Amino acid sequence: MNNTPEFQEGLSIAAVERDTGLLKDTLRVWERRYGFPQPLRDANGERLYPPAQIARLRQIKRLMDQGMRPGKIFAADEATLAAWLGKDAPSTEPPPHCRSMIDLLQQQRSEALRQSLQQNLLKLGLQRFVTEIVVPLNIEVGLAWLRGDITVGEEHLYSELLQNMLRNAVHALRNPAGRPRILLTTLPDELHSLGLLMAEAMLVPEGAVCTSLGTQTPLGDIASTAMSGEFDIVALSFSANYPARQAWNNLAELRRQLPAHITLWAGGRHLCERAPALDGLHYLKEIADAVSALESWRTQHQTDQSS
Amino acid sequence: MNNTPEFQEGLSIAAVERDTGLLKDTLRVWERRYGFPQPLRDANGERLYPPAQIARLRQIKRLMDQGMRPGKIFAADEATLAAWLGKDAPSTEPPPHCRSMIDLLQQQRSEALRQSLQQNLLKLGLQRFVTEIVVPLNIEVGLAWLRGDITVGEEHLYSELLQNMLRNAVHALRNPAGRPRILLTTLPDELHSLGLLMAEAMLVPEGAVCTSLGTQTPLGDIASTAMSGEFDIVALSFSANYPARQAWNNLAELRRQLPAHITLWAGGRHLCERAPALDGLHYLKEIADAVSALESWRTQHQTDQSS
DNA sequence: GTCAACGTTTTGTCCAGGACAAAATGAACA
DNA sequence: TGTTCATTTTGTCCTGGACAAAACGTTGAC
Repeated sequence: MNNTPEFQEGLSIAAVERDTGLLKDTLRVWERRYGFPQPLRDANGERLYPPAQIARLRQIKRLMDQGMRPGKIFAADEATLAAWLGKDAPSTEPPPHCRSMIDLLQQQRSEALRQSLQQNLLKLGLQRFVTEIVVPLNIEVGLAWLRGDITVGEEHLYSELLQNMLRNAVHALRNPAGRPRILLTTLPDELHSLGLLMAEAMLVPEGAVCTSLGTQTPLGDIASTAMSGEFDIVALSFSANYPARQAWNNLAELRRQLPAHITLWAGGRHLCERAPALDGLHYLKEIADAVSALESWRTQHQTDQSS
Repeated sequence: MNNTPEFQEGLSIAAVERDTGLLKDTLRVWERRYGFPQPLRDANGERLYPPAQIARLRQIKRLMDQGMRPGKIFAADEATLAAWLGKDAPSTEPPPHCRSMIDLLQQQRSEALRQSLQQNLLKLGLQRFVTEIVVPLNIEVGLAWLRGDITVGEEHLYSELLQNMLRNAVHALRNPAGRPRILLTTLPDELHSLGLLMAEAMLVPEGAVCTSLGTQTPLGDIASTAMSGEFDIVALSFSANYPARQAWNNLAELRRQLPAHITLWAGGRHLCERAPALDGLHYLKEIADAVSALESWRTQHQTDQSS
């Protein structure tokens, strides 16, 4: 009945469910079948998960979202697991700007961080700001959070700051009568809203008209809004912790519900490998691909461009 | 394993949990103890909740969030229950602007809606726009959603539109070196972000410096951010479906963690009745109270005003 | 070599019914 | 009127079993 039983020993099963996104039932059945996690018990006989096990659970969740199955993960030894985790991370060195900005974030010097970002935005322009600053910074912040180097509060601070900057920049460039008309949103269970704003920031300078529905729009509502709003493109954003399989299923279903003349975009690096191909469905591996996808849409719809 | 088992007969227990916010365990134990809800069973023996029962569960949840206990609710007959529900709703007539704006929303004419809102914003100024337009409109949209008159997609559209407008307006008035410094956020399990923006829109024109952490910040992070960021006030926003008791507990805990010189504000109409009084904790019944609370803070801290 | 069909294994979610501590209530008393 | 204590209410956790959907691996056909 208490909902903040966060003693130093560890977290309750409910807290772990909130933290990792793994259902209580799943946590219990893993313990039974694979012997992990193996939480302590409090005086009352209830599970108490030590921070170390929670950290590992987060890693496991991450691997599973990439399509890996628990059987393999639990069978693997320490080294293999670390290898899998490192496989997609070290592709890029942590850029120089990032380090100093993350320092500012950790010191909670939000005003200084804002100025640093603003300076970069003005220097580089919106699109390069997104690809060269925001994207690597997002990755670093995500890694730092995974390591426990920054708190949830600091991550919120970062997210709000960036959201304000991007919204303002996009708003200034808004042009209500252009083409194509793009509807942006995420599926249910996907809370990450920054991806949407970043996409908007890439597309609006190209003259596209973007309307965002924010996060977690039910499938049926996406389809009906796209049709009644006379949109040309529906763009969905997926963060790295959205289960790939679930994404493909939902995309197929949405593709079925949409008329053929509306194109569907799915943004998310981890969706692209072994993704089922569908007519009128394009996967965007990186945020920059949004621009090239827009260009290719325009060449395919040259007749309508005038309006 | 399928996550959209939404057949016409009814919803699975997992879907009901998502929809109502009542835990699976709670739903099952209510069925055992009180005989309600009494879901159908599918071919597999699993619970299947008909829409009517889900609607009633929503009502029950609403009453419980106001502090009522299940024993009373389940004992009450149809009429008494309806009386309890109607008690707080009809206080205000639906204002004239609202009707036409909701029409625009239902027709998905987002650009027209934006212009209408923008016009009112410029005519009334930010603060009056919030109190006279946004507040009643929010209520109407909420009621329309409860009645099923507007879809989730339309509600998202509305929320995004307003968010953009308010963020831009607030951004334009920003003054990084003022007093007091106010930290805005919501507790975990509270997703409603519009309340925060509305508060910001009321406070920033008065010269306060607002920093928002967005929604769902853990208690400990609120306290540590407030202290390291040298804030004077922590302001929390609660929507009508946040359990009052849980709010009071968390507020007491947070008050304990914060040093005495940081004031704590809690916004939310339903929190004010029978609320436990605490030193340095102020309840704001309406959004407009933020301004008067700010004034009273200033009179109490006249010495510091200069910086 | 690619693809389809099919049996096997894995895996997440649900179920029943018991238990218990925290919260809320009401009674007794100062 | 307010405080203390016993009683009831209520949400959450527990164990261990069950099963369908999904994923996998094999086989065979082209």
